[in-house]
Amino acid sequence: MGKIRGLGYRATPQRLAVIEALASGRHQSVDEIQARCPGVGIVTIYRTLDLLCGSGLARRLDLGDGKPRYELAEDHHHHLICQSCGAISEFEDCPLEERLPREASDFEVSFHRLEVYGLCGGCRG
Amino acid sequence: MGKIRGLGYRATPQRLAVIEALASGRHQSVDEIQARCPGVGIVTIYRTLDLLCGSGLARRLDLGDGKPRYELAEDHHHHLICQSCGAISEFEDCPLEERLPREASDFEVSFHRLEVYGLCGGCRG
DNA sequence: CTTCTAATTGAAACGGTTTTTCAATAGCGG
DNA sequence: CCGCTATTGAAAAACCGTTTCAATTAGAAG
Repeated sequence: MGKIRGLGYRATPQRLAVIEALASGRHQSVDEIQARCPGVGIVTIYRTLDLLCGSGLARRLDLGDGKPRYELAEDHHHHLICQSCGAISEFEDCPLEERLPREASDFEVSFHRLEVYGLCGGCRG
Repeated sequence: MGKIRGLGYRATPQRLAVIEALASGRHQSVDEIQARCPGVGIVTIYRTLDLLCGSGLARRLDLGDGKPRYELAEDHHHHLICQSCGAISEFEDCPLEERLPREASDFEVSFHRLEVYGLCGGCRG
């Protein structure tokens, strides 16, 4: 991965492990990321996540359960969270791509988050 | 306030204090709420906030700084967060009121959150 | 390939926040 | 008013993330 190098940081195995962990799943908690990075200290995981989020390579999510979650900032999408089972899914069609700038006058919009809560198909029965 | 009673909970002075604190400001942190509830133990504040959020009377916000914030769930609005100074403002015109249900098929939408990040007027200069 | 140096790692200690426990208190139905 | 049960709050515990600092290592330079 040259992404890290390109930003002026060293490409250590620990950092690559965290990036691979993020690439192998979606909206993962710190626990989940750590489980996919055996041998990497938790301190390094926190630091790497901060680094990635700070440089825009990753994104931090707050989906309402208090647990921060992380994902690579590859595409723009939003989350559907089931209030019953906690399942998280995603949808790509952002309903306000071109709609937002007009709403927010006197504010220079950089990005937005949208999370939709409700009941997933399985829990509706 | 009969709202609490109506839900089957006792209307204690502590709970009323927390509700009044929430009513006197917007998107407040636990610290701010506690400051407005002198004499109320922090444990009770946490428990009351959980109670209010669980019963739908209040809402918990995660605005990206890790600090949870709370507000009464009276009206539907969204937040503008300045990435430079951290100021939080609000806007009422929800750009996706009637747009959402169609987007999310096989998912029964209950509510949604939208947070817009960027630069406020003062920080743009 | 070897050397050198500054960036990086990780164990331990720390600090702040939230939860659990449990005895004491108090709301409210009867 | 009484009495039962929900609620409170102090203390302790659990949890989460950060800081510190000595040891290690990536990567540039020779």
